[in-house]
Amino acid sequence: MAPPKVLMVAEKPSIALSIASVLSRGQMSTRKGSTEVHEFEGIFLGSRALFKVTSVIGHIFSLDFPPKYQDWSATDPSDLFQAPVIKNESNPKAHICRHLNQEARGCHYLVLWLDCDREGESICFEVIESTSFNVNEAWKRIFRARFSSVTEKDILTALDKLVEPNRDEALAVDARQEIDLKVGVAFTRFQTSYFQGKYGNLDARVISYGPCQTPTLGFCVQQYLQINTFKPEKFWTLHPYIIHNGYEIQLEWNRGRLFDMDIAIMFQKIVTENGLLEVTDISEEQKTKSRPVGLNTVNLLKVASSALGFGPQMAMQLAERLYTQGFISYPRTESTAYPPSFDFQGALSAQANNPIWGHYVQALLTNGYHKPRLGTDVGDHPPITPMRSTSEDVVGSDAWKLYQYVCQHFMGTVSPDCKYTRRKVEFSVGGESFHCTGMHVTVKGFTTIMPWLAVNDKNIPSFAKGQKIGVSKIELYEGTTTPPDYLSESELISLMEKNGIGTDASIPVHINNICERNYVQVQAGRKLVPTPLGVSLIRGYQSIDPDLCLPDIRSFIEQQITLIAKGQIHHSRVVQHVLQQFMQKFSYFVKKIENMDALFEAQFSALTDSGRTLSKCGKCLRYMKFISSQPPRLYCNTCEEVYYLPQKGTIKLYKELACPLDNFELLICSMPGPEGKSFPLCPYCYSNPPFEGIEALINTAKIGASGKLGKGAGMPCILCPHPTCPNSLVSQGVCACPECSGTLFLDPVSAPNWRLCCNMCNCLVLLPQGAHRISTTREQCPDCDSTIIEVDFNKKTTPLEDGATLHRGCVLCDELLHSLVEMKHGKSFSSRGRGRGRGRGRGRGGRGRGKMIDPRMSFRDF
DNA sequence: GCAAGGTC
Repeated sequence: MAPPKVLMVAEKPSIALSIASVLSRGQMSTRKGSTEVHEFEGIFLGSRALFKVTSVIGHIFSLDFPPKYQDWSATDPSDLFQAPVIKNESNPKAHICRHLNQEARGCHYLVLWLDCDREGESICFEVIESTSFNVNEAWKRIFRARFSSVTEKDILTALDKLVEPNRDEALAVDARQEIDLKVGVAFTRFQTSYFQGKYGNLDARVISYGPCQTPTLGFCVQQYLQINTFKPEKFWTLHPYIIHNGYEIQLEWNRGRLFDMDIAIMFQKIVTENGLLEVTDISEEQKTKSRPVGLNTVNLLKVASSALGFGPQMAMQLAERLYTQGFISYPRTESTAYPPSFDFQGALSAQANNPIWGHYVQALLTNGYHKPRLGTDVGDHPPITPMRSTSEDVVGSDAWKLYQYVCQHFMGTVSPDCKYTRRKVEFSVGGESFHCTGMHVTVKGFTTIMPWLAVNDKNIPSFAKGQKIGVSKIELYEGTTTPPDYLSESELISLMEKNGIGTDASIPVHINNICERNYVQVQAGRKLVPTPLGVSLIRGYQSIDPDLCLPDIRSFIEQQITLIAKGQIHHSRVVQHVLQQFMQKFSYFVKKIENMDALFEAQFSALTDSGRTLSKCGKCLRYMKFISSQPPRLYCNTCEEVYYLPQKGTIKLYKELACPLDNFELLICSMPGPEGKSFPLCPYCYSNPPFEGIEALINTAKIGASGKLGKGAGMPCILCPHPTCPNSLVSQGVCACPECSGTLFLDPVSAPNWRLCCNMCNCLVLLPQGAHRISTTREQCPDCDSTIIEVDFNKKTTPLEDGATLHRGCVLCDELLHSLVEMKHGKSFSSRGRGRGRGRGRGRGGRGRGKMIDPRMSFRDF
């Protein structure tokens, strides 16, 4: 009988490789797939077996709402709390689900080697779901391997002590996903819709809310508010000076600062009149500054931000690259304790030839490196350490700075502590006490390799107890208290970690989010300064329901789902309970949104005050204002109407032409870049398409940035089936797009670099360059049905005989024209071999596009 | 267009 087959699945390819290498003792064959599959023979449950080890790439699925709930305008955000949720593949292109299903076929056992945390437990069940292993009948054939490090010892022990996957932990993750999704999306949609387009200078593509990102912003704004409400105060302190053994020393007053000048002056008098300081005490203390513990992600991010000037997102990208190139160990870890089996000798030896710190490493190796401090082991991955040696030339200067720090930190952890003696001398005069301190470093220890942490020597002369020394001068120092500074990124990371907001992998994402959404800006020294939008949001939550932006909101969710993980309360009860609470908060928030709006009103200008006049409204025939901040729109002050425009591209008036349907003046939108197309649009039709059935067409076109008919995406003239308007698809369409199901239209403002553009995709066709004029006609090519175009060539460059300049023909079938056109994107541009689908240019109203445009064209609203 | 969590 053939030996049974065992499928093993890890969380990422690198772990699959490590597990396979250990279990096969390096004797395996590897083949490619969605992720690599390592195969070998071995012993499983006491008998011979065939092993296959592969991996997922993080979560396989992510939670979302069904399509019905995706339309913002058709869904009331408060309905989202009770809405069903579906699981979609997180990365459909990777085909992980299909991969696992295929690999599991014919396998008798499934062993889950996912990371040993809650998320890993959740992915276990995603893997089971992807394979054809049926939980009910195959339960005895599904195992969980629990390992605390990817070492030979741990892997072998785990295989020896297989357990069952923990469904409660996975259910806790499911709960968190559903709560985060529903709460985040409901609040985000509501406040975005409420504020979008309401104010002229408010850049508000999305005004997001999330149980992690919002408290993160809260920290930044809290600091801002402290700075803003800070009242500086004057203070006074005494600085007596003495001259002793040739040193001039300034003494510190034990009272520190006084906030009353008269009292300070009184003390100054006492000291001056007395004039003689007596040494009352001399103490000497041996102090230790400890070497660091192993480096984890959060600490790497903090140093990267505060010392190297890299933001967390950037730091993680650099670290990721160093990791995949094999220069450092896995960069996402919470642990600061090295596993007992860690090979310090090997890791140090790899650095022994480094030109900068090689000699330091050699000294450590010959004199014996120090045992690292304990640190904490969370059971995820070992601390971040250098693996292979590299140089600046190989990895580039930024990655090199990060690598250098990883090396210095690692060497620091196995170096001696820094030791110094601190001598403190106490003085007394007229009942007032002063002191001075001296420092002397006895062992530099790890500060040799991490010099920025060094203790500075400070010499003071020797004194004898009871000695009396005259005050050489006394200064009454007047100072002013200063406000705290803006939060540094590194301080924010500490606050997030302390309050359990985000994880090592997601902290950079949250910080990036609040920057990208324009809630905070990173300024010099990587200080986070909230924007007016960020401040208004947080102050708004504070005025309505402070819970919404407090860090406790995260810990509350975590604490609730932990009840599921411990098996104490049923998953659905917790989800229902938590959602119920958020639903109440949501409806209260909606009810009180005007409190937040009042803050916005004070911060942002009304639509009437902003924008420049651009084009005439078709209803009142007065000029409307163009507001260029996101989302771009026109505002008619008379009708008090807002008309949304494409989110990308520059908007200009189009020759003062007007739409024949509604009289609104036409605009021309030009996409950025030399290959960006230009197309006309009517501001009214754009958001209110006049013909039924056009939405389906617009949804497939890539004209609007979002691809959906909502704000910023709509119907430009080149999708309009109007039969006689000179700007419609019917008039300007030339022939079918060779790349997609769209139609090539004549770009009306492309002269003298005339071209055809597709109304759906980015396909471009260059027409005869330098022509005086190119226009469409009302004629069709008898062979292919394309629109005949008329070209008025330049006299000097005309290709026509006898200097003629006017030529009519089909761009596909006319030999001369076809020889002069050039495809800019796509494969071929010819009339042969593609048969149907050609020549839907013009003149046939709904034909060609017939399935989408109802030929009975109802002229809605007119 | 929306959350947070994995990983690349």
